[in-house]
Amino acid sequence: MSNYKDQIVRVLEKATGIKNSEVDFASDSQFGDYSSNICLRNKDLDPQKIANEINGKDLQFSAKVVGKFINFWLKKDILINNLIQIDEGKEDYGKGDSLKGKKIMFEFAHPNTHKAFHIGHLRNITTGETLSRLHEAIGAKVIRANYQGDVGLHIAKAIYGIEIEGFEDLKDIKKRAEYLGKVYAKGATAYEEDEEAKKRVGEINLKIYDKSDSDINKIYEETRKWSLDYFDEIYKRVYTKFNRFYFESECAESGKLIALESLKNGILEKSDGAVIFKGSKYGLHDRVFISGKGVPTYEGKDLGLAKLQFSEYDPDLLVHTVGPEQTEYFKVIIKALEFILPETKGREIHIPYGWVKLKEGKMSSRTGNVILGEDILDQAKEKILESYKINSEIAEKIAVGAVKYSFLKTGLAQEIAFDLKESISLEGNSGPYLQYTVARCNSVIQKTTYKVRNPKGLRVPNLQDLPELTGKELSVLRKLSQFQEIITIAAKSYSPNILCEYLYSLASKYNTFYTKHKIIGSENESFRVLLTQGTGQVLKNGLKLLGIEAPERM
RNA sequence: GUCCCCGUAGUUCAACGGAUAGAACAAGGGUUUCCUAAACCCUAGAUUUCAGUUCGAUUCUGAACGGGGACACCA
Repeated sequence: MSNYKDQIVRVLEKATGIKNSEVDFASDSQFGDYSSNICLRNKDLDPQKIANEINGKDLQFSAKVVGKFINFWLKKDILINNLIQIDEGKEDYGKGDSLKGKKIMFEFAHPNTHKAFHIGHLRNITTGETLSRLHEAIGAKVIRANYQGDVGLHIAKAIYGIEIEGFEDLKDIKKRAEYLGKVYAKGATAYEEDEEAKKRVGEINLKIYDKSDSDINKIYEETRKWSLDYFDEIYKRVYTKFNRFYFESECAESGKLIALESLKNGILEKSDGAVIFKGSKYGLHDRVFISGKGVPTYEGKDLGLAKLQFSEYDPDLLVHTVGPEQTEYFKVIIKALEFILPETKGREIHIPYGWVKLKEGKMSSRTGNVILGEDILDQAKEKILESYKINSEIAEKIAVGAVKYSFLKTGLAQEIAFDLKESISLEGNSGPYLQYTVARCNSVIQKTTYKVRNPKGLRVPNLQDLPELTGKELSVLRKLSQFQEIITIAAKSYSPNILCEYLYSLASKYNTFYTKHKIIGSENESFRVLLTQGTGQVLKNGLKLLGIEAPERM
């Protein structure tokens, strides 16, 4: 693969002696493909002189000065060569190897058993899956991990809810999930409003940890399985396969032991009967690792988790994809881990993503005011089936695409104000728009009249015979040349929205080209078919990285 | 109170300190004997405020205002 940007940086270095100057995609296509502000940064440099020097060489691009900017234009044969590469690379086109040899663990999804899987979880899993795929695309070995909370106070609250509501032995997987959501809300409300309930929940919590009550064990094991089965269905539905499921229950004991060990060697301290880490020594805040009752808290269990993760996989980087409310928490835990498990130092990061809020107000599993992830998918699907004549299988792909894209097109840090009617868009800047464009490309390809193809499976236009390209053809062609670099940028900056924006822009340029130009039967047919093929392929590959399937037809 | 994130058209979102602040939805108008109209074209519309740094600020700094979050035995 060719990285034009790096080439330009090197050429500029040769011309000016300045290393690693800024070169970016031009802000507007009228300014070429790339631009450099090197002469704005260094006033004594003469842009025209640099441009002349560059143009005197035989390179893949030419330089043109506008004001103080030096703009770079990729040459036509380079652009067309790139187009041919797309067709040769097929589904592998776009992949790179800049992270080759790196092992990265992405930890995401982490729903808690006995609680609802709501749209926030859906944003999480969508984000985690995309980040995983993006990093795989640039060569990293990715391990997908899911840390599911199956012990802790929230479980005790749900079990308490079952005690007061009565256990219902349901068979339907969705009914079970709904039931658990209901009893959790009951238990959680009682916990806050009623001292007796609070006491009982505390007892249940201890009993879940020490497994001393066979009745509770039985209910707990059964309902835990209900949740996990239900989650499995959702993972399948959004095309995520985890390499490893971690559970809080398997980290509790080991986490507690590590914490006690750290207490001995002075990293952790005793305070008010609890074992804590003094984050305040490092400008952070203090946190409890083992409670006064001797139960490991979330932080305690995280020690067990880190130990397990590093001993099993030894990742170069471990990315926790978790909501913003835990930003401060992670700062403390990562700091504590530096001392407790020094091998983790510099290898753990937290990537927060904004909450999904309902326009009508805040979501809360405690009050039961949540929108389930599954319901959103179902409703999107229903809407699609009502509006278009397509089968259920295609509608499912479109629904998943619409929902995922609606999360991914927004920057990670942004909160999303979710509105049932508006958020899942099927037109404009949406997943279905991109999917539709792929289907449109497929349709054109299928209707191509010529049968003669070269051994590589396509008819390469003869460059000498190629008529002058129109502005709209060029604009698609030039956009296609950016794909590989966009993937790298999106991956390394943890910004799937950059890829979304790119794909939307590409599709939009293609659609403009499509409506203004005849493809089949035109004098430039072979080029236009190839352009269509390339666009379809890049959109398909890009959607794949977003975790979205592109149906052949729609 | 301390700390963190956020504030851009009516709405939902873009924009490594760089060129004329981009889209989509909603609003108004138009395009189909022609390869998929889930499309395309046109119109109107925005950087919370005040200072500062800079050749240049939506972006950086400070303050104010507004929204969200974290701050000891929840996860």
